[in-house]
Parts: sequence; structure tokens; C-alpha cells
Amino acid sequence: MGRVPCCDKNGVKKGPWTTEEDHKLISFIQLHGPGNWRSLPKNAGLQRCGKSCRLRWTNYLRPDIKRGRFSFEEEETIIQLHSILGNKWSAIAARLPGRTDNEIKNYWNTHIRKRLLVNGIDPVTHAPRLDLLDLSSIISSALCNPSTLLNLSTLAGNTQALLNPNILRLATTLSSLKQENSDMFLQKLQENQLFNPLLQNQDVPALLSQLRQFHNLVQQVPACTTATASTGGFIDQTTQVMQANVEGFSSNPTSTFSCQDSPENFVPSSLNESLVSLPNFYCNSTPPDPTVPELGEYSGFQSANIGYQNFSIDSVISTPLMSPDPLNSSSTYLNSSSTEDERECYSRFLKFEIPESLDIDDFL
DNA sequence: AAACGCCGCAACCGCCGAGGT
DNA sequence: AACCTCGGCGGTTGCGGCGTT
Repeated sequence: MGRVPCCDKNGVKKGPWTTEEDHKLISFIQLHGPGNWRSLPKNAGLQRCGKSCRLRWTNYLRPDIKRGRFSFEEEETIIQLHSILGNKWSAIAARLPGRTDNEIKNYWNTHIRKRLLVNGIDPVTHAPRLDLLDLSSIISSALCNPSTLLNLSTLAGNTQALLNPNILRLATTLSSLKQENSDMFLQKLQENQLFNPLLQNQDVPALLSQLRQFHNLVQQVPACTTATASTGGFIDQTTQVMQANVEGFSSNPTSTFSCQDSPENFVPSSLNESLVSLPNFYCNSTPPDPTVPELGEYSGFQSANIGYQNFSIDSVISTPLMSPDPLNSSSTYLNSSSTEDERECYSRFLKFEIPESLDIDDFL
């Protein structure tokens, strides 16, 4: 049989540690060193589970722990590492001397995550969130301007393309750029694709064509602030197209991007590569931070943003990550030209026209 | 001054892989 | 081979502090 239980569940204290307990634990570890957590509580005279002792030591009492607020550099490092590693807090902590995984995890959940959300960035994928506003603006504009030559099949094609988060990000960036910058962006994209594994796996001419179509589509649609009720059929068709694509995607694990085992891992497998050549969504024109630890196999990450620093990414994310007051800043995701009426118009569409069976959470 | 709600963080919970019995 | 603990990890909870009403 196996070993005897590490601790008797009865008589084991839980809850906050007292200073006396801390002193006992510290002095014992100073004498005998950490390890053998199973027998440590008994030998140290603590009414605690070994696991609790280990956590207390590694997360709080260890002498090399750096306390206090996270610096700007640390925060940037966390975000960059999280974009690569995901919720691998211990791996992230390993690159931040003096910080524990628990501390980083807490800081992420209480500060960084919220800030990314406020800035319209998905904290899981680190990509701009599904640009429902732009999509709905196309739809609502078309409804308001029947004269606009909006080919539904074209829209459907673009909608399908946008369901690929990588393409979505490109399209989102593209749509936010001014004409001259967007042309340059497409040109750079075409040049850079040679070095980008993500794009190497794509039909690049087709991808660029889709992006140009999408961009032209957005360009030619004037702003609109109201929607008419007589156009529900159009909306229905569009949502059906979206739904069909969603279902098709869900049932096709070998489609353009791969679903990992669970919905929360809904991250394109090539996300790492895509980051290499995409604009930095977090820092407007901040050069790569030399203090950020090298990433070994991810070494391409650091140079990721160099080629795009001249772009007006401010228009994608208007607020720098370390904005002193992010809550009051205007995210570009709510386009700066949008009015309250427009937003209300969008929300009406989003609220009533997206079928319930469409699980948006899977995309966001 | 009291009540209330929000936020941050320490600690716990539950799961997993490695390895011991 | 089966069963168990250990150590480690990520997710979640609960409490205390703080600000607001």
C-alpha cells in the first residue's frame, strides 16, 4: 500500500497565519531548510498541514520575495509573457525574480485583466475583441443607405474571414487606419509574410484580397445613426451566415485555426507566430524593453513590433496600457467618432439579432 | 457615525504527474 | 499493478481594508 496520509485532517489549523506560526516556520526552515513538507509541521510544532506550510513559505515568508507594487517593466513583462504562455503563472513567475506565481496571478486578475478589457483587448487571446461595432456599423449603415451597393455574398465572405481571429485582428487594425497607412500596412503585411509562419500557412493573396475587400467595404459605407425596422430580413440572413460559419467552424477541428482541448483554450495555435508580425496592441510606440528577459524559443517575440512602430496604432488602442486613468479614457474600440446614438444602435442590433444559439463567448 | 459595497490579496481547494510503497 | 503521497499548479473563495453614501 501507499504511504500514510500526510496529515490528520482533524486538528489541523486553517485560515490566516499568526506571527507566532510564521516565526516557528521561518526558524525551522532556517535550521533545516525547506523540503519534506509532510513532516515539517510536526517537527516545527505547527498545527498546520504540510501543504499549508509550503504555500505560506513559498508565497509569503521566503526571504527573496519582492514585495510592493509592480513596476511598469514588470507589468509589461507579465503581459508579454502571458500572451505567449497563457495562465502559466509559475512559468511567468520564473522570469520575474522575487515575484511569486500567486502574486502575479492576483495582480493579473485584479489589475491587468480589467485594464485589458477596458481597452478592448481580450485578456485570453491578447487580441482586440471581436469588432462587433464595426461589423454592426456595416450592417446598420447598409440598412440606412439602401443605395449602397452592399453585396451580401461579399459580406458573408468577409464575415467568414473574420471568424478567424488572426484575420479579424488584421482587419480590425486595417479598418482603424487611415487610407495611406492602411495601404502601407497591407504592403508591409505582404512583404513581411515571408517571415511570418502564420501567413506562410495562409493563402496570402486570398487573405490580402479579403482584407482589401473588407477595408473597401468599410471605407465606402457612410456613418449611420439609426436603423429601420423594415430590414430584419437582411439581418436574419447575415446572422444566419454567421451562425452557419460558427457551426461549421465548431464541427471542423481542422479548419484554418485549431481549437485546443477546451473552450477556454480557444486560442489559435498559431497565435504565437501571429504576434511576431502584428502591431503591438499594448504599447503605442514603446520600443522593446531591454529589461524583459529573453524568451529562448520565443526569441522572435521581442522584435515583433519593430516593423510597425510607425503605424498609427494609437487609433487601434487609444489608451496606453499604463494610462493613469484607463477607466476614463476613450477606447478606440468605441470608435472616437461614434456617438451615443450609434452605440445604442449597435447594442440594439447585438441584443436582438444575434441568435441565442450563437455562443459569442467562444469567440471572445 | 454607521451601513453598505467594492476591491485586493492571502489562503484554500481540487486536480495532475511523478514517484514511493 | 494498484494505491497512495508529494509537490506543484491554476482556479476560487473569504475576509479585511477602504471608499462612498
